[in-house]
Amino acid sequence: MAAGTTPNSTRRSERSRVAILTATRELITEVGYAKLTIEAIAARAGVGKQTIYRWWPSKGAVVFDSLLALSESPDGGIELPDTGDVEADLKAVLRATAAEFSDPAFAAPIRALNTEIINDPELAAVYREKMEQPIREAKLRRLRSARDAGQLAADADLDLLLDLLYAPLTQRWLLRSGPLDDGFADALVEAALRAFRP
Amino acid sequence: MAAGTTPNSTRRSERSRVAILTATRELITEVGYAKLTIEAIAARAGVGKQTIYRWWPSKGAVVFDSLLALSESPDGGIELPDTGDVEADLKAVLRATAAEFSDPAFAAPIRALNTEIINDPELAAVYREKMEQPIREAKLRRLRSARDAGQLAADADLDLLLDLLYAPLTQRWLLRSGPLDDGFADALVEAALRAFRP
Amino acid sequence: MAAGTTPNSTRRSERSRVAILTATRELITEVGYAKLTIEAIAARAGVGKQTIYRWWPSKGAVVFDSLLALSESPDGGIELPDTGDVEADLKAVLRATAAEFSDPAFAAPIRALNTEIINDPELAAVYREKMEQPIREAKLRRLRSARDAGQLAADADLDLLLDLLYAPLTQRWLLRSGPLDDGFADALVEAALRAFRP
Amino acid sequence: MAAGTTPNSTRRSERSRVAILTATRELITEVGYAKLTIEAIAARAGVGKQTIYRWWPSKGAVVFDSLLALSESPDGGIELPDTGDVEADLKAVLRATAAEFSDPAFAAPIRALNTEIINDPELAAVYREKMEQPIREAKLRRLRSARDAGQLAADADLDLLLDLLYAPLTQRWLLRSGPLDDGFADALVEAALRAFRP
DNA sequence: GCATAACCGAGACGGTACGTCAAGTCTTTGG
DNA sequence: CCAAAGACTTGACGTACCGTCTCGGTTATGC
Repeated sequence: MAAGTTPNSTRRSERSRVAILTATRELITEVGYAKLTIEAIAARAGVGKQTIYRWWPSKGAVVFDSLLALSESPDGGIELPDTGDVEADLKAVLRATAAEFSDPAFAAPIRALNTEIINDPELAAVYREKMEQPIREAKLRRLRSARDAGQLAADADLDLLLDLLYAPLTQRWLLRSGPLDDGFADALVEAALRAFRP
Repeated sequence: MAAGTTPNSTRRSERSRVAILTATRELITEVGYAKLTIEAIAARAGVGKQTIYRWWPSKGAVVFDSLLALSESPDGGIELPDTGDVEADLKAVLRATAAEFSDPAFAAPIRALNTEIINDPELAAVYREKMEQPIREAKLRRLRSARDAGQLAADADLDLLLDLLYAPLTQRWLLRSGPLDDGFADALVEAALRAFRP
Repeated sequence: MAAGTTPNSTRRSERSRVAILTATRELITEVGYAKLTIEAIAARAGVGKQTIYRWWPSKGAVVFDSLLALSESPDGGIELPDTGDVEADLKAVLRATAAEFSDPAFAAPIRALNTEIINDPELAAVYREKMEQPIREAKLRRLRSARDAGQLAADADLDLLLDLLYAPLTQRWLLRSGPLDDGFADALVEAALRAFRP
Repeated sequence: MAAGTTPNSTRRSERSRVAILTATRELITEVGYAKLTIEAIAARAGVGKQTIYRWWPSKGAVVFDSLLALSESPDGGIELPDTGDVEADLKAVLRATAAEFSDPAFAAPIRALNTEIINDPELAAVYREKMEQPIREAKLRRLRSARDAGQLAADADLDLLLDLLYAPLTQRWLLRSGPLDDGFADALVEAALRAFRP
């Protein structure tokens, strides 16, 4: 049933937990991560500050959990499309990712999350386990399916392939070093696949 | 002679400027970017706070300038090794970059810089122009030389190639998602070159 | 048998009541009245906070009861010495009182009690009835005996005499405006008696 | 010019100092000492909390200074009436003191001050020196004049006489143990003088 | 003789105030 | 006549307690 960084207890008020995470998400999009304060979260959530400090060790952890709650799919299973054509499928997925990054509603919180993760190794570990891992697994499954179908070299290092696909996209978005258009997504997929074709 | 983000003036005390940038660099490595304060910089530099506020618009700008001062080579020219063997040369360069990232003395300030840039588009623009551009140009020169030598496809998109080479490395370092060893650097170079071979 | 400010009930846990009053007394001498907290009392007594709030209306009331328990003599009767010589008897009593005030174990809680009473008229009333009255009555009995023996004027206002005897002593102790030695006690008794001699 | 407990400095803002002391006095009479908070003082005075903490070590010290400012007469000289009749003069003075105690506007702050002094020996010392001393000196001058006029015993202990006069009054007021009417004041004066008549 | 209700410990809750820290602005003063 | 020194207002920090409110778990009548 949920649960990211925060411990659990029967005594805990679910109403407060949800109010805090919701308030956090709203405030991030409204005022930005840099100006997000615990006091504002508490006020917006109608909660005492102590209730936040009781269950989360840092502002970053609250932000993290508030985004985690968003990303968790109810069924728990994430799957990439598999039409049989890796290149087409990956292009669709990367274009979608690029589009998401361009949507301020998504972008602001994720930018905040990245800032937090860069400076907090502990949080980074939780992030990888809870948020990155499930998605990465889904991506790897799709690539394995492609390899099995002979669309990729039999000895292809799929982890590396994934990095080649996604890192340039994320980097460009984070540092705003160029446009995130479909052309870039397509070129990325083509180049990455070229490196691992059979 | 100076010049990053900051304006200039004859009235300005060079002694103070240098003291501030030096103090900033020292403090970043000592206490980390998150705990860096203007007051501490002023105190360490033996300078009034106002003197900092007079010349820099934000903490990020000071940090930026303090690192810019470091990266500026006196002669102004940066050049990558060119032995004639792109693969070997790139591997050497990426291994060196990875090693730098592993050195806390370098890592802390650059991490700080990245945090700042992610959340400040204006600063990001200056960063790209003043710090990234010159290095990127040098890298592109090396790749162009390889293309001319027939080691890369004639129509290779060298900008994309650069992204494929460096983004996964930077990403892995920033998010600490894996080890930055020579094996990774080598695999990266091999895969990226494979995608653009003639 | 107990009973100060607090109501009673058969259901009430005697063990808890005693633990709370004991903890309160200990904490007053340890940390002082100003830093005494309900939470600390509850923790020390191994008791839920609610158990305190259920039976006492305020911190002052708990403190009061904890001291009341001390002052209550088992037999219920207090009597001043009566050797036939009022002056000698009063000097002995005032010296003893002064000595008590000099003992930190007594002084701290009584100081606390006075602080509480000064600012809480309701508590002051209970204090007068439960703690001051019995002692004052005993003192008056001794003075009446002296008046009957012709050692005081027949029309002496014994209440006023009592105030003249004790107020300067208490005042000096509370405000630390001078030493509480035997000389002071003696001088006080002599002057007060002089004002009411036959 | 002033100056009680607080240190001094040329840099200090006189405007803030006065605003804080005024706000403190107002708040004591409005909400009482127990509910007086530093935050409320700062807010009312239009001052940062830090400015209070910078110059005063405790809430008690602020309260103290705020009352000290009141009690300081501009000319610096306090004198009791001297009609030649000690008894009449003292009765007038004690009646006036009793009346002051009955006025809530005076009573509340002084009660607060007493609470503070009882529990803070350091503050008590300053209180004695700055506030009590000057008044006590004036009273002693009047008594000395009476002794010189042959209205008091030549060897009368005037300090003790003062205590006998004032302690019962103050005590009765602080503990609310009886009415502060003219009758009480008069009886007090008569009894005290009786003890020290020639 | 068993239910049931009050009391118990524990401790989470919404709050208020604490005392500290730093931000960014304004003022004084010494070199 | 700058610029260091540092006081100022502001606002958030993280902590301590407040007094209220469940939570289960004993008791110990009283039906």
